[in-house]
Amino acid sequence: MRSSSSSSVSRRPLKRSKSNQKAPVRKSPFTDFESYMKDKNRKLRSQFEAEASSSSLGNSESSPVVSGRGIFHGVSIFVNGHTIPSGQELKGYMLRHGGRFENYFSSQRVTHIICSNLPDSKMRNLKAFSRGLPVVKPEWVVDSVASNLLLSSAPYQIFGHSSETCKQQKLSAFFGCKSISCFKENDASDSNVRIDCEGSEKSMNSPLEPQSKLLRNFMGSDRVFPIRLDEEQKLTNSLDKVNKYEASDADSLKLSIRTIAPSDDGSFGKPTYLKHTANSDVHHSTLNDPNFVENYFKSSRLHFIGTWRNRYQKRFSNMLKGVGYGKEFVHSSSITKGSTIIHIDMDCFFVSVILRKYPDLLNEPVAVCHSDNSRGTAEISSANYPAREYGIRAGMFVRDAKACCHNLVLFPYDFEAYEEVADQFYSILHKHCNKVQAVSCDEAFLDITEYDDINPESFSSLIRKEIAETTKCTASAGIAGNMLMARLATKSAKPNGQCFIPPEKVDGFLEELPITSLPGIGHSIGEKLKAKELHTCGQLRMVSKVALHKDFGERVGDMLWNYCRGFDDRKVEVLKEAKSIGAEVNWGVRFQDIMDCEHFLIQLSKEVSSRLKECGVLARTVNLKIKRRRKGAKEPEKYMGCGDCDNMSRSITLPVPTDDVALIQRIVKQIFASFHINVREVRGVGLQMSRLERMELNRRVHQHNVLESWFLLHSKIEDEPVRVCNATDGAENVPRLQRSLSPNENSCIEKANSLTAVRTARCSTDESARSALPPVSQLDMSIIKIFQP
DNA sequence: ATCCTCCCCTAC
DNA sequence: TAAGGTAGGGGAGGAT
Ligand SMILES: Nc1ccn([C@H]2C[C@H](O)[C@@H](COP(=O)(O)OP(=O)(O)OP(=O)(O)O)O2)c(=O)n1
Ligand SMILES: [Mg+2]
Ligand SMILES: [Mg+2]
Repeated sequence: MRSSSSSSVSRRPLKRSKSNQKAPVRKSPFTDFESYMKDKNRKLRSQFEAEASSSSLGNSESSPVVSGRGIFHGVSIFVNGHTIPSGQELKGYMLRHGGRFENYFSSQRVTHIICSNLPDSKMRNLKAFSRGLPVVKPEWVVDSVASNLLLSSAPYQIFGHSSETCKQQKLSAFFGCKSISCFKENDASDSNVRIDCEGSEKSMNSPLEPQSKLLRNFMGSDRVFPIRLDEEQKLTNSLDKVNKYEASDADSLKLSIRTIAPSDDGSFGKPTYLKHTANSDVHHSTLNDPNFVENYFKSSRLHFIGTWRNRYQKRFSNMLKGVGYGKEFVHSSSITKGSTIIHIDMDCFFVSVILRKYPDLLNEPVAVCHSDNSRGTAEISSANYPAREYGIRAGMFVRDAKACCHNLVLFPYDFEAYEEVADQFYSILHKHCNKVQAVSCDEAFLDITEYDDINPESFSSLIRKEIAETTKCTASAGIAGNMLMARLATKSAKPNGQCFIPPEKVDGFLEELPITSLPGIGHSIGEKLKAKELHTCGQLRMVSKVALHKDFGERVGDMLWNYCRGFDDRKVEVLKEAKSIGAEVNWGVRFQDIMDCEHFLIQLSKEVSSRLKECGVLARTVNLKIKRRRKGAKEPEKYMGCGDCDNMSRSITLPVPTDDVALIQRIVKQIFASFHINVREVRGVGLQMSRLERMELNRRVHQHNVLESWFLLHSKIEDEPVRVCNATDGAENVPRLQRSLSPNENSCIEKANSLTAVRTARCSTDESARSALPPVSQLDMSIIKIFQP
């Protein structure tokens, strides 16, 4: 029985040593994902390149007879963004006619960049990264194929080697083209665009030019070799500010939403460039924005989804007032035939919301992210199903996503719209069902066990229909006997479908299902199972519960054992009150001096304090977490990211709960000081409050009194207790005096009752960091200072 | 046993 | 440019 505890004892140090040897401190999950993706992209590229080179070999190198060569011999194109015809078609043309097609932009290999017209802002961006290569309209390829001749690219050139005049002329040519083609604004349907563009192509050539200048520039050769910029120019170009997508007109959507894929030669990711970034970091780091926390959160998708539940709780509080879903009463039907649970989830939520405005793109690969630039370290938030066929997933870097699919269409966020749709979504759910458990802004469980007379599938269908009509976004649903199976059913039904798994189908459904598809099984547990040659739920069923307990602990072991059999006894429940409230920022955090840092800590304290107040709760425990650049870690690959860090955290438990900014600030400042770290190394800061207590009406007065008592006490430390706890309505809720360190270590502030500030500290896994912590006695004395105004 | 803290893990 | 947040579950191990 206690074998589990003995095994865990032996595993603990093992875990440490493992993380110590492979990387001194555990890596952030996204760090793993980065390298995973990098590897994947490398493979992808070599595969594509093999394909391209074998084709061109067959057509050219192996048959040196000129006539035998394809017309595109020596030409290697890179397609930037969406084109008509598509990148795939262009690739086909190139390969069939002796040319090459590059999946990645490289000025070494590419001779021509193919793209449709871009708005001026994107044009500048593209120009900066084209390395002087000619940027040519796709019609050049098409027309060359049609005439079976490599036409001069000059008339098709948007720019390249270029002078401003060239670019301007081309741009005006483009606008002329658009007015000629006269398709209705916002109409981005492929057929229309294709027809219009092709039809207008001939007329385009003439307005195109006073061709003399172009011809002078480009007539010499169709094969335009890259012009190498010197390092300084590169730097300048890369620092070029580029307008965001939002700035562009809606009617130039298809053109504006794409920009060039990043170079794969790494020249822009090099620390050389990043090092003298005194002014590159400046704009979006804590260095120059005194209101960084607030601004950052305004734009953070993870902040949006992380804080959504609070907003939901507020907005739907009347629906959630009930003390829960009366689990005391077990409905008769759940006894006879078990529960019926529906899980419902919006399809590629963020993408669906934006595509309401652009229905023509529904079948194209689309993703949502912050604007897209050469570095490509913005993250994909959501990808639609066509995009997923290319392997694109939420959380990927944009550049990796584009490496999977260079025709990927990117849209910016629209948080207000998500909020609106989520409201509509939940209004509908609550209207149809009185047992709704919110999972996230786009996902919920319904318990319809007691709706005996309703067919679950019709019911689900009805709700989905109403959601689709109201929100213009589709949702998928899963129906089953418990939450687990309902959720798995949803996954299998996506997109825009529903799936019912009756009890007798459960075993079959799970037999071949990868264990990692089970909710709650992520990367870490998945890897452990993989190491044991366990991949499917069917295989997992062969493992005894005892063994699972031994390896994963009691609860996780049970979960594995139950889930792989399709067992799940969780109940659909209302959202309960939060147990902790916090805020953290691990992006853009760069401090020059302690003033920067303290200013930031104050901002964060304000944020947390106001969240506590908003929730009407007070907290007793303050925990500060710092990410510190790991020794030897380079500037992170992700722009303004935290990179490879050691975590340090330290918590203090107050004698009384608080939401007071000034108090929180003082505590935070003290804790931070106790870390004794160089503020320039700080890459992330988190502040979370726990041991929450509901704020009652006279609570604040009470709190004040307690603090005053505390101050009094403080002057005569070992004195007899002031029974403050007795005075509190929640005295019995005050947990027992906690001391996580040896008694004498914090005795200096110890009281006879619970009025004790307790401090605990930890620096995860890193030995040197741990030793950097000050002696406990020192910190404890500092706690006293906290209470001195 | 039970509770507590300090994490890690997971999901959106 | 870019915005790597938030909160709950739960394991380990110590205190009571
Ligand atoms: N790593 C992630 C995961 C999700 N989200 C956001 C974007 C998603 O649209 C939304 C909902 O998450 P889902 O897991 O439900 O994903 P989608 O709705 O996008 O796709 P699916 O059709 O699989 O539900 O949360 C995000 O920003 N980053
Ligand atoms: Mg979804
Ligand atoms: Mg979801």
